[in-house]
Amino acid sequence: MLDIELIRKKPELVKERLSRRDGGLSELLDKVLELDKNRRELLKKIESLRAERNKKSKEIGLLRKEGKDSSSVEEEVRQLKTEIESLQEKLGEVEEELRKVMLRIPNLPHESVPVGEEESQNLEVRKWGELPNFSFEPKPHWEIGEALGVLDFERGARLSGSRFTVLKNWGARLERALMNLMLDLHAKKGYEEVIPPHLVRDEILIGTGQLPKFEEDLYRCERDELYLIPTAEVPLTNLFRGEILKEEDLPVYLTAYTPCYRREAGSHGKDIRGIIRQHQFSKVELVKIVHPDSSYDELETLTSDAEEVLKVLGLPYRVVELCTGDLGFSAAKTYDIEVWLPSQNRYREISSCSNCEDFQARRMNTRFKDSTGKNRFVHTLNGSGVAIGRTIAAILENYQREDGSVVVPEALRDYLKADVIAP
RNA sequence: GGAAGGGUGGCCGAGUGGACGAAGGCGCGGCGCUGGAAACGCCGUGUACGGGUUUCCCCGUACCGAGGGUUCGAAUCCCUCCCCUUCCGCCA
Repeated sequence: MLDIELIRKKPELVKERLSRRDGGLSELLDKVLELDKNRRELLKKIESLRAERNKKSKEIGLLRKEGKDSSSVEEEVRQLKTEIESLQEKLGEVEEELRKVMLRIPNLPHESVPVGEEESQNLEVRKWGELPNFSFEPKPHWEIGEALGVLDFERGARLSGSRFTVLKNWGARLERALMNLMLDLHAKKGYEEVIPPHLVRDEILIGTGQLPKFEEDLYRCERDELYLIPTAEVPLTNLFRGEILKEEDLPVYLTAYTPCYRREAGSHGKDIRGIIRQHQFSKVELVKIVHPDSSYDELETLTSDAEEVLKVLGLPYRVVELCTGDLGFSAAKTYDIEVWLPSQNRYREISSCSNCEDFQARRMNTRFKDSTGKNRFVHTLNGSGVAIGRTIAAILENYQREDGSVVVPEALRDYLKADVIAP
């Protein structure tokens, strides 16, 4: 959520910044300004009426104590009451409307973010690793995985439909090994390991920004009014919602291995084959809750902590800075890490690292007491460290050999207890 | 799932429907006492919003788990929900 005060004081700046994302947001802003003005006028009226009411109520108490007649004052207060009630009803409507609009306005992009409308305008920041050179035609991971008996698409679909896959044998073990490798790596960097709930209430999703706007992307358990998490960012970031942290508690680094559930509404036909786009996938997530002064430094280290996973696994990747039009709803600035997929002859997203500044903190009401005793909103960051399904795909493809076997990356051998995956 | 009890400031804890933003204690900050400290004494110590003024100063409003209701007036009475504790049931 944006700071209403900023919108009020510098509407043109906010509009300009939002327009870098999407031209259609200016009207929403005007609506906010109008509702806010309306709200404050009503508030002023109500508060002065209430002040009067409070005064007169006290008078009644005094009169009665002295045994005097208070009925005329009572009548006055009764009238004030009905007046207050009708104004309050109006105020309630205005506030509800304002809240609704505010919750649908995305974060302001940081001024450093390159302006652009779509993916192609993202900025390549750096590349790492040598692209593999094959003396044969490299196969896509689904062919390799099926042949090795580690990916079973047919049975996955039988159980749950398309975009559900069964990991078997070395596939299942690969996931477990990767989970351990990643968590161990992050633990060394000071991230605290967490196992959060995978089902959360709607206000938790409002906190991180998935709701109300992206409801159709989520799985919902209607009976219990709970949603399956689309990423561990949701429960991790919300861990301190409503709390006032001590300044010395910051920064907080968290990591969690969880499944992620996404309906993938609107991506029909995209990445139909393989495990690149699944309704359920596993991910190790990194979340930071930090002091506002250091959040951009923290974004750099967060990104490099995620990159570290790919370095250790020897998977070639590049880092791109998302342009304003490609930025997620809550993010002020985002680096995507893209891993090389030989069968597609291109890099594919495997991690997304964002600084949300105080956008989520406002929605969650997570603050800290600074050295002057003032309560301020924290900054929140999140990044995949990294998506496990896509890592499996990348390993299968980058480490494949002509005979259909796959070499296990060195760093993974102790975890997997195998050097090669062969049929 | 059933029954009972409970949720009050940073913490503990009192609170009869009217002077309660809330006793008392602890903690914390300041001052005093002291050579210095402890102990002691005095004073202060929540948040949000709106307004005035931009001096972190004043005024107002709201907040005692959340939301409704009763009342001239609610921390206090009523209803719904959430959470915690205990007992029973079920269960990995």
